[in-house]
Amino acid sequence: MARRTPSAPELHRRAVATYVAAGGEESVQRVITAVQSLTKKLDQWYVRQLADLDVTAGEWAVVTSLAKAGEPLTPSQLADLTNVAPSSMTHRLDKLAGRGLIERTPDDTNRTRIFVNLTEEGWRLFSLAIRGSDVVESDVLQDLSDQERGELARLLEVVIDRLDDIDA
Amino acid sequence: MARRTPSAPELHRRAVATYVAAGGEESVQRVITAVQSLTKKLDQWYVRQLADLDVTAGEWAVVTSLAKAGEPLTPSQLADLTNVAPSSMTHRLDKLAGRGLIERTPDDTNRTRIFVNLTEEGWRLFSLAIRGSDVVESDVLQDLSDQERGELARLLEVVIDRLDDIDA
DNA sequence: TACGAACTATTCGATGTCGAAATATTAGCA
DNA sequence: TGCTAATATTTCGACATCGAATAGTTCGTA
Repeated sequence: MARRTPSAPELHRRAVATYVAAGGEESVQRVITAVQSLTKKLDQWYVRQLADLDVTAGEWAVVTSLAKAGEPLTPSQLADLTNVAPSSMTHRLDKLAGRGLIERTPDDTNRTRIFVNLTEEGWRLFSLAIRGSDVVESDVLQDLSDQERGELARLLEVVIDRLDDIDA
Repeated sequence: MARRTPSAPELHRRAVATYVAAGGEESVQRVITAVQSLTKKLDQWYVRQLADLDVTAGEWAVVTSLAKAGEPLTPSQLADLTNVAPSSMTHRLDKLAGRGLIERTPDDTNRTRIFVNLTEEGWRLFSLAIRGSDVVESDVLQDLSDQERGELARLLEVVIDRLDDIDA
């Protein structure tokens, strides 16, 4: 047998120590590393849960992007939002359209463009999955009081406010 | 031209509103959504920066896992740590070994197992990339005081402490 | 109007990833 | 010891993704 896989907190401590030893700043690495390991766990759960609905993470990303936008999006915009090449999006949309979750409608004012929409069935899938994932997410935050959750959200939102300025 | 891509903060607000409308809890969604959009941006930057070093995100995940472990790992362990199928790891390791970044050594006490190690060259790549990414990460947190960074890290670590208990 | 640059979606070949099966070894136990 | 179940890695065929090239459209401007 292999050594037991270390716990998440233990992995976190080691990761921070390693990054600091390699020249990273501790106050930075504690935050960044924590965010990453949290996302990793969340992704694992999403993949599992979505598999029950026969949806891949990539397909789910398209569905949520459309739901959040609240308006039709083009394949290029969807590719940007989901961090994927435009050519990959073509195939993904083919598959999703085949399952009746989205529909493509040409833009009459610009014939190079195509609008992608969630269908009724797509919206149904969205609400279903959201209600499921909110359960897991609530579990993750159960050790934080309401006030702490608010503080955590506030601090993260300060960080997000700066995001666009950086890669410009 | 398409409508301008909304800013990160704007996307965040819309996302939270959409999830809450679909049945999610607001205090949960504010945190989870923020974590996700932060990770997404970070990933974009990592991919770009690693491309300069001719390394993919998947290959980088292997290098960091080995660096953080501080000891040899098996292909299966690496597959677990990087959220990838064991069969995919075989090919990744082939490529990394071909570039001299890792080496495989058989385990004499258990001949079904193989140990994977970072080479000198692998460690060199690791330190190089870390110093580069710490710059971006510091920029991301520049609007937080030292005290706020500590508080943010603390709250995230409370969350992480619970992670292992949940999917059991 | 006419032309070239910029944009949009798609196709195409190469590569990465997946799940299942194959191979080899170890562990548990009668 | 001998047999079965479990573990670890790799191979294999199917599918997803990528970057480059293609085809069609719009925009700016001469």
